[in-house]
Amino acid sequence: MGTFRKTPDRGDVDAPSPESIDRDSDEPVYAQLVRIIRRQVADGVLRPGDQLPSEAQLCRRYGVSPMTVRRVVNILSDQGIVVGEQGRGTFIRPVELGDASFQLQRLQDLVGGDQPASVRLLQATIVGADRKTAEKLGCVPGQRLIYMRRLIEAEAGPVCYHVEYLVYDPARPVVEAEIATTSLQGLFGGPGQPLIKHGELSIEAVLLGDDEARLLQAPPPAAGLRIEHLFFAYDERPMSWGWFLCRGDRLRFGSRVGISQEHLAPEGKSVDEP
Amino acid sequence: MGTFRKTPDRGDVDAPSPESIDRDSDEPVYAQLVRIIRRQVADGVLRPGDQLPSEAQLCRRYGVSPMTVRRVVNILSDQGIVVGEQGRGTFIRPVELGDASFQLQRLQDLVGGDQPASVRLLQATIVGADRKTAEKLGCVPGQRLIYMRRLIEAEAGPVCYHVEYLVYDPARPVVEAEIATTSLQGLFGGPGQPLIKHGELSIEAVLLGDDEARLLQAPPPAAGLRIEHLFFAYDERPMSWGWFLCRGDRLRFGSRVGISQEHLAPEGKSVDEP
DNA sequence: TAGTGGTCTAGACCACTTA
DNA sequence: AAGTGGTCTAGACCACTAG
Repeated sequence: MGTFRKTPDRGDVDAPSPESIDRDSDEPVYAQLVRIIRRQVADGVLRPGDQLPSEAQLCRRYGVSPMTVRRVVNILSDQGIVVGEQGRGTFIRPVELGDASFQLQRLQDLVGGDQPASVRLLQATIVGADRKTAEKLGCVPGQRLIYMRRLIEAEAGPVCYHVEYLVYDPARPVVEAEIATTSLQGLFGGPGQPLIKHGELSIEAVLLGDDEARLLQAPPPAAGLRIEHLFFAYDERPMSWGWFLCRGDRLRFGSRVGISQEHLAPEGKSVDEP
Repeated sequence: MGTFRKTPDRGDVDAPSPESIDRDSDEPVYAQLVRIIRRQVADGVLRPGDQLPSEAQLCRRYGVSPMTVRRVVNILSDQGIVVGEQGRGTFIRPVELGDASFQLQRLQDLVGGDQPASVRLLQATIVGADRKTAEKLGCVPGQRLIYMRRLIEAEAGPVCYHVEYLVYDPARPVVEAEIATTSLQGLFGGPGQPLIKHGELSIEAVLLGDDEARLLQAPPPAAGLRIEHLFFAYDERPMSWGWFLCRGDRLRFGSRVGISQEHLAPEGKSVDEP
């Protein structure tokens, strides 16, 4: 590569006098330094392609130990703010569209407006597995399954329709609380199913069927978000298969890339790359 | 809380003799230890609620320094595998539905089958901003904008339809390459727009309009995934607004929660929580 | 050769929890 | 009081990149 601006000249930016570390603060030193550097990026003092001061320089500059600086750089790297290159330096990374990620966690927040969403159990019966379900769950057709249908309702009306097939195993009885779940918290985490080892999920856009549209009170044709989930037990056998159908017009996931001006609250974590 | 199993008794699991650190390996010590513990979780040797050996124990057990163990625990914490509690210990976290996250990055991978996807520029003209667009971009209606429409095609046919409005600023000329972008790489990152400071994105399910359905060769009514993006320049003013419309049946984002058995490749990073 | 990031050590002090 | 995680230090060695 060519030349780098270690100390970029930005006539259009009035660089604030460099913040320093407050040893009396409750905020850990490493977190302060992360915040300071993020702030410099947010203010445009540091821009994509610019080289971060070397670790030794940062040590002298802020009066902290090499390990602490290392930790800070790791965190910034994990956050996608900078990228380190052996023997060359650490550089500010440009913003990329692909950085965006949508957290399923947000579904709880989004659904819950002022009032927390309620979960209504529509059905919970024993059924025999049909062909497709048997395939998903890796069992024989006709296998006894627990079939559940739930409706998640917010203030504005129904938002999500949830269908789930649970493998019925007498040796591993399903606790009643697991079925009668009436809160999103119960569906999403908390002391949920302690027998789940891992799961695979996918998300896609679909047309709502007639029954589904009716339940969600959406006049057809209507689009919905379909979140499918397949959970595995500790013996690596599929244990639960199902999906959420969410009204497209009542559910939206958001994400940010880069650092916006306002976003200056004390932030997360850390970092390392093998 | 009650009692914890520091050394859980699992008659049903044959715990493999504990792996040890290979100092001659190219794999860093901390990465090895992360892998070892992840493996124990994957094998069910460590289960949700179990307490991880204390840091001092891990030091003795694997013959590494406290700082290295700390780094390992931080990484596991960042990955959501464990959660530390001051004064009590570090515990294996149960799998939660909300842990799932969908990376927009995957769009490139998903669209590209064997052949990389191609991007066809349908239109690139100067238009006057309508009311809604002006509102989004924070400019006056009638403001001159660059209006672009692109079609992203995979082997199987068209997948995404992209519409974008770019603020036209003579003082900040848009490079031709930016407009004529004919690759996903160009849209998603690489040496893309170096003038973007940050962006906001959202994803939702919508019904495709007639024109859109025709372009995507989907017989209406058809559902699609709509990914809207709004990018800001370094002066914090909106610079670009647009959205991707993707055929629901040709695009699906995937995610995993927990640790599956096969997933034993050397992994990511690290960690810290303020 | 000099500078850089990447890893690792062997301690230290603190706040917190539990008993 | 003992054990735990959380933070921080002041060095060290290495691999890599550059001039």
